Amino acid sequence: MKVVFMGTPDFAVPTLQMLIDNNHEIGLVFTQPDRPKGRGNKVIMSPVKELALKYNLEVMQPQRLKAEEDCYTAIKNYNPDIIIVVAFGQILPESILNIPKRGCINVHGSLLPKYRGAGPIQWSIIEGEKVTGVTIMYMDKGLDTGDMLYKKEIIIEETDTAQTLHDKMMVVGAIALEEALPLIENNTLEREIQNHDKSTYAPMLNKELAKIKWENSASSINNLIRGLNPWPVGYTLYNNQPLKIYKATIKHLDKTAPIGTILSVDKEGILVQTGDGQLLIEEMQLPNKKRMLVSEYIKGNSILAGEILC
RNA sequence: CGCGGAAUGGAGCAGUUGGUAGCUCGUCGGGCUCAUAACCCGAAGGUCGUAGGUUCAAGUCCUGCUUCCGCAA
Repeated sequence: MKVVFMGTPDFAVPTLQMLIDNNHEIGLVFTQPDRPKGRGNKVIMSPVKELALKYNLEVMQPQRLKAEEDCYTAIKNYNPDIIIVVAFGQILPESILNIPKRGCINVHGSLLPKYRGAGPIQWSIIEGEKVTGVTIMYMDKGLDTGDMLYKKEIIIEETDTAQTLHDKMMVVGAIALEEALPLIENNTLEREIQNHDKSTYAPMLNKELAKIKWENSASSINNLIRGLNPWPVGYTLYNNQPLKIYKATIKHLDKTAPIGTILSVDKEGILVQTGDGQLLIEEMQLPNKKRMLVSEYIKGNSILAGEILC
């Protein structure tokens, strides 16, 4: 099929690779413009662009797809059968949605209609889901509201973080599309309308979310920590310094103390009282320091039991 | 050139105004013990990130480079 691909981060890479491997004709690749990023503000190209360049695919990087006429023209002239969108990061205007004969297809990181939006993987962990998946769907002018075509479930393990789930999901996403594409081509998939009453929204994460509220239960705090790893990473304040928590374990001991109290510190970790149960912090990071296990950290530093985290 | 921090034995840290490199943990050997992740004794292990400079003398002061980290985007 004649394909236009739109995507930006790592998440989109396996799908683009799959399309290349399956010998689809990829006439155009859209990705976000190169932007200053990270420490030092070095300009960096998107992972999708890197892959596209490797295979000499034509790349377009509009600031705003909506506003740039030549993007519309380029797609129109190429006359694709289908546009495939994976984590592109821009809204497609209706004029473009209407170009391809077989429509615009999106690979989304949740079982729709739940977790529409930019952060489905993280929010499904934060909310304590046991199962999630990928949905392949037609795009319409709403945000992740189009008719669904194909789904594939993924079990969320207790040990999964947003990182590990993301890594599994981007592979499953590519596989799901690989399976669905032939079926789309010969029209054997049925469109399933989303139950809009059951939809939930998973917005982009921000740092305010990352501050741990110790009055919550140990399990919900642990879900937050898992869902915010590797970014923005759940944190608390110890001696007025942000202490990031990368890994913790739920404990249910009988001890009780004021919320946020450090109950004990040893090589197992830092045991903290929450609103319901205790949480054992096992892997952490302080400003200017590397991420490390608590057992490592306390070899050369001290954290005192009895202090309050807030 | 966005702001700032760091680089010291296997790991985490200390090292004051430049003058013989320390601590905790781990490792190895020995001891105590019914036993131990506990305790006691002992040992090994570092050209202090890299290149140069100042000095009688540099982990410590100065400059370049590399790598890592926090914040801001």
